[in-house]
Amino acid sequence: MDKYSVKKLSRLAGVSVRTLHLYDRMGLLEPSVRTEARYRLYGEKELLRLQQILFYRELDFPLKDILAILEDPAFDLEQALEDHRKALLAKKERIDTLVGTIDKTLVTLKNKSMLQVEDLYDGIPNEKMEAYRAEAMAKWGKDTVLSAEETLRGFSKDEMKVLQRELTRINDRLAELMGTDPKSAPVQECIARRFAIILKLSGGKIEMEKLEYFRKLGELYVQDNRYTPVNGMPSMELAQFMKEAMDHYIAQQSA
Amino acid sequence: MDKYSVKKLSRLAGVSVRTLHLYDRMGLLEPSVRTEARYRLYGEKELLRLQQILFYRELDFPLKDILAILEDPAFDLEQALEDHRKALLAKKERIDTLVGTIDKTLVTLKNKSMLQVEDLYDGIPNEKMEAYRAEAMAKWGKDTVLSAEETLRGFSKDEMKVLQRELTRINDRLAELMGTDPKSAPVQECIARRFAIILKLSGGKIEMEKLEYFRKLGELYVQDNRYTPVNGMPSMELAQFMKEAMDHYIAQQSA
DNA sequence: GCTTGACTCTCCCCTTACGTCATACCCTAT
DNA sequence: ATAGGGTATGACGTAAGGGGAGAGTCAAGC
Repeated sequence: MDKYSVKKLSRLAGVSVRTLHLYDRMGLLEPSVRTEARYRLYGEKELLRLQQILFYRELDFPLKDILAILEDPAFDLEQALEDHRKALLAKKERIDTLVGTIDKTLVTLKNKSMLQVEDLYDGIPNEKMEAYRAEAMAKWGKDTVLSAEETLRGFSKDEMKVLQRELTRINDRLAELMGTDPKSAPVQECIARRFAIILKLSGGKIEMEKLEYFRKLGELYVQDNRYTPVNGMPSMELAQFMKEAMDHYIAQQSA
Repeated sequence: MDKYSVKKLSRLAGVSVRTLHLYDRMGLLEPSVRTEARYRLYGEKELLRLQQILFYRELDFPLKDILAILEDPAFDLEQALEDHRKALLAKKERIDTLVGTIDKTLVTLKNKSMLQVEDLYDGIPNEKMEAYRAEAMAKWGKDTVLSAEETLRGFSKDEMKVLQRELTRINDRLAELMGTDPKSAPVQECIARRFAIILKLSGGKIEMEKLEYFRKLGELYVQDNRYTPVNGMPSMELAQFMKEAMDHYIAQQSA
């Protein structure tokens, strides 16, 4: 009649002593004997039962169910196993979906990865960019520049390209319309769309410092020959035209 | 500026109010405003953030990681997603293993489902069986019978059949060998194999009461014409021959 | 002005299957 | 007798909330 102490049994079965305590307390595996000092002693029968417990535990059965299986001989083990199997398959399917979603997200992330600071100044020579950032910070405050950059960084590369292209198209159109009435409907439409984009770019609310920053950033692009109006009009005149149109737009809106 | 109360936001996003409380307390999603009465009010920005949270939650990210992702813009999201993907695949593989084990168990269970008391007496008329059980209990004690039955029940139907067939084959062989020297090698081999099976049937150690029980159970089978030696030899003579052979075997073993 | 019903707040305990820590006993060998 | 290791018990922590108590708040209808 060899009896196992908690530690011996725990080593034998590869579980912790604390686990045996737990199984005892919940009636899943009670020691065959308690010594005078309340030490737990387990026999062969308990070792066998523990093996069964661990088998079902390996299958991810909750301990409560294991107790029911072992305790109630009338328990429908077959049904339980089939239920469990179904649950596991459902879990597996869910994981498949999750992995699919992650894959899609990863693809999206790789194609249109979030903008880094360098991307914001993409196409502008590095030394010019650094100088401009320093100048902008001195002019409008470090916070303004950082906040504006952060907002811009919130867009994906693709979105950014779309927005920039849209802005370019509007500017082109405005350049075409230059010389006509700045208050006319076509011009005002362009201005409205331009404001909408800028509103988006600046993160919900238009702050004048940020606007200045964006304008200056655009100017840098122009200086770098990244933007040239279709008809080669100098940007100063275009800016003047736009200013008049915008003034009217703002007056109309606040009315 | 529309603000959402906890309930409104919870309905909008399909989470519980309690969850919003939790997310607030752990800094995952804080309301934009608290009223004088400490009511939580959420704005559009919070709604968007909640959407992001739920996206990652759907992917089974722990909330702590979600907090890190949303809070730290330098967080390597791509790496995190790939790690997570790997973890999910590992989980999936584990589930595959589990389902495989369950399938095997189910097959085993269906083919060789555990023996019930009736199965032990399979083929013996019911009334005879009941009478025999009562008699056996009176003769060798209730505990002996129950313990023997329990041991037998530990075998699957298939195992049981195999063991019974093996025993029958051995008995047949012994019947063939009857009249030869009980101490000869062929007979002793049969006896050894017979002991091995009985040892297995009796659960590791041979107790005389149990042996008696098994012998009597076998007799019942014979009486029920379930076992007839190939040459139609009466069982009494066979038993005598076996006894001699066994006596020699035991003497040899203990020497 | 008052009540009523719907909301909301915070605090606390409950869940699973343990792990960890603290404190107090126990046992055996030297 | 004491040192070391073994043991028992209780309390607390985990992740992501669920459930409920007790108290406060808000808007509508009378």
